[in-house]
Amino acid sequence: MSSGAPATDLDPGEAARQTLAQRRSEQLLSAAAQLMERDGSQSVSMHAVAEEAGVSVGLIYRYFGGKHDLLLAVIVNVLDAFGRQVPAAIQAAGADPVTRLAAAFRAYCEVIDSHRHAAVLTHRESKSLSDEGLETIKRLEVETSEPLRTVIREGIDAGVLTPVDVDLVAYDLLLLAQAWPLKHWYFERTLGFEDYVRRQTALALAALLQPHRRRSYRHLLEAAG
Amino acid sequence: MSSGAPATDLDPGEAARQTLAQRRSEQLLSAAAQLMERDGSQSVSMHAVAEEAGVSVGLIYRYFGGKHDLLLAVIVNVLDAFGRQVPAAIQAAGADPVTRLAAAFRAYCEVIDSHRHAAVLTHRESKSLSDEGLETIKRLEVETSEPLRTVIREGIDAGVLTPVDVDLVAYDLLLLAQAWPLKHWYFERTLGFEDYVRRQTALALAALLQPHRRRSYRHLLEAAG
DNA sequence: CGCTAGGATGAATGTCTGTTCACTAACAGC
DNA sequence: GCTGTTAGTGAACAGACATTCATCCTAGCG
Repeated sequence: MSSGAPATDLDPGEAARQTLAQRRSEQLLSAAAQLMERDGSQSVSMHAVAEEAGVSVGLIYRYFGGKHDLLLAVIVNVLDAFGRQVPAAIQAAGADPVTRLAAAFRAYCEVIDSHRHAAVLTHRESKSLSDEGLETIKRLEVETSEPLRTVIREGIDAGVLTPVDVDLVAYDLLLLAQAWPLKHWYFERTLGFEDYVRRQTALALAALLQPHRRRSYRHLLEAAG
Repeated sequence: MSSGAPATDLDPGEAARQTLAQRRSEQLLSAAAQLMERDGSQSVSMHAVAEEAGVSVGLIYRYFGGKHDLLLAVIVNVLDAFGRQVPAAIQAAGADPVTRLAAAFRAYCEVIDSHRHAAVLTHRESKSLSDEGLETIKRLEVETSEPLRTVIREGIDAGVLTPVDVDLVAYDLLLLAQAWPLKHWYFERTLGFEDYVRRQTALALAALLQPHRRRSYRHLLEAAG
């Protein structure tokens, strides 16, 4: 988010102030996120955030306009992580469309796992957000789901995947990724992150792969632990 | 929920009181649900519920212990609907395991569609519920997902479905059903209830059906509108 | 008609929470 | 050291909210 290289060097004072501001922002964002994860997003009060971050209430208002701004920033933070990590993972996966798809799904799951409070994403309540904030989130979510849609489209064009409804499949995959932190609602049995990703990938590919290409991806389809 | 036939006839006064209590409960529950659907579950205040129901605030406390009790009752109400409607739909679908599975999924979607409000609430409010309330919900949810698991198991035993992880597949299907009210976050394009159910069913069956049985269920697999 | 029990009311109460602001602390440049 | 600017504090305020309770109906009964 460093807003481009400045034409002239910043004087040290200005630089110091900027890094301080950034440190504070991150500190507050992280405190809010931690609180959301621990006690549920309901009970994130400004006092609680301040205490968690070890600062005073008033300070939050120096860095964020208010509670809405703070919550919006937390969400945008997560969505930014998608925008950075998912394309990188796809790139690193090579040229094969199916491998790229699997890598993309895994990347989504990983981001969500490292931001478990992303349960908020499912819980976007229009009431607690401003209209612009809502629009921002909506736009960012569509943006961050674009890589997934592209990869699926690639697979269909290459004749490896059956010609499914791209939007719907992308929607479903995102849903399964976001549902990883909720699993303990239905499973008593322990299901680790690795198993979860592998099995969901196998299920998804079973639905998407052209029948005559299934043999080539047997290693992805056989996920039974 | 009529608690069994009484050994002796109730005197009219007692009966009238009971129906009044029941009417009031339903009236308040319905008011709360309607409010949640209209303005989001955030803004369900006791005053708002009272106004919506056309009664005074104090009256709510005659029928429910407090706000938590009321919300819990709303959730339990929805879960009860699952417990009633899903098994009925499966029963009505006949003997074929795949048809039964499709009917079960559709029934889940239908219940969620007619109770859009509380679907999300369940997981969202989890931190603000009492421990017993949480346990109740958790138990009810596992219970209401049991028919789905049974149907999937039937299909596997009959050799029509591939031997997948039953719990995981049931989890995924429930998720897709619950995600129906959230769809407009990702789709600009309008996707009606019928199309949603048909396409999701087709995707799921593509993942689950044994390859050599796919021909028999072509009508369910071809869902392109 | 009067009496009573339980249904129903809604102003009052206390708590919680977002926000403000008068104030202090640290620190830069002179 | 003085001074002005910025970071930081936290008590105080205001609004919203769940909950209570003294009070008012009203239906049933003798």
